[in-house]
Amino acid sequence: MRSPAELTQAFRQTGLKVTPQRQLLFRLLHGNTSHPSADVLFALASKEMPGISLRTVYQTLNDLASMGELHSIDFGTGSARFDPNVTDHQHAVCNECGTVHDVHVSRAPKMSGLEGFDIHDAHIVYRGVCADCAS
Amino acid sequence: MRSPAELTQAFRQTGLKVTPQRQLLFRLLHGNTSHPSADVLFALASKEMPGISLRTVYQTLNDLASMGELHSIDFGTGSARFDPNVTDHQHAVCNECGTVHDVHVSRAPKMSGLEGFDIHDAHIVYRGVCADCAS
DNA sequence: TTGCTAATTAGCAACTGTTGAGAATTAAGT
DNA sequence: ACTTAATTCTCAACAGTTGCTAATTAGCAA
Repeated sequence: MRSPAELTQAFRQTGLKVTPQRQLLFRLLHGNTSHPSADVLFALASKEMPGISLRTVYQTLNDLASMGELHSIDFGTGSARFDPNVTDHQHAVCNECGTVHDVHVSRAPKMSGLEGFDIHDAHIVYRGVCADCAS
Repeated sequence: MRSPAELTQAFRQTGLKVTPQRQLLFRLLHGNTSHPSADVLFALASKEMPGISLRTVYQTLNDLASMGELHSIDFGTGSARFDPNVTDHQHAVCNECGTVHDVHVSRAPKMSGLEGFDIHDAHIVYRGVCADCAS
């Protein structure tokens, strides 16, 4: 995801308006590596802007996602997680605390057993126990 | 997932009863590589046993999953998909038709960038366009 | 600065997938 | 056949998300 300033330009160029609610979400998301859910972002946003609507949070997240500034990822936790890091990376999910960590692989593994499948994207999810939870 | 006959034994040994509803689901799932949702299984089951409850389908799927006979996988399609193949394999999801194909990788890729994470499981999802949809 | 207009917001209802609860039924061992 | 605990079905409830709409507001132009 680009910086709040850059997003402001991009939104206006697309004919979208830059409201205080959106600016707040830009700030909350930029550089955020916690893979927050809409609910978590709504809680964070509410602290700074009481009265902001959950609907508005969803709307802005969807706008950002359809602009490619954000990835919406489903880890099977019941709610979508949003990732402002759209560069190539993978995820490690802790079975204990649920934290989602960013990780990398040297190169995407080749798959076999399916002819003629045109791969656009490969996503790896590691599950296990993170260092903090190992006890 | 084991065969219906083997599951019948396993269920009784665990103190679970083997009802006609469950037997039907055992049959529908055994060897099924279509990664069906609960809804799809409910529709299939309803053809052979009109009046069967969606709740019963969910219950049996959950029973099988907690016995490790079935994997519940979330591909972000809105509903959980169930996979009776619990051997090591990966998935390729077609962006066009939504079909989930089973694929294999030579070996699990090593991850970097996170110290002390104890990996229990690595799951790869390939997304792209399958042969049937390439046109 | 003011006015215009389309975009946005907030609030709430609605929707989907899934689970909880409880009365009636039934599998499976005695 | 009898007993009992497991299961089924029905229906309500729940979580996450989206649709709808009146009221508000950003952004532009004069």
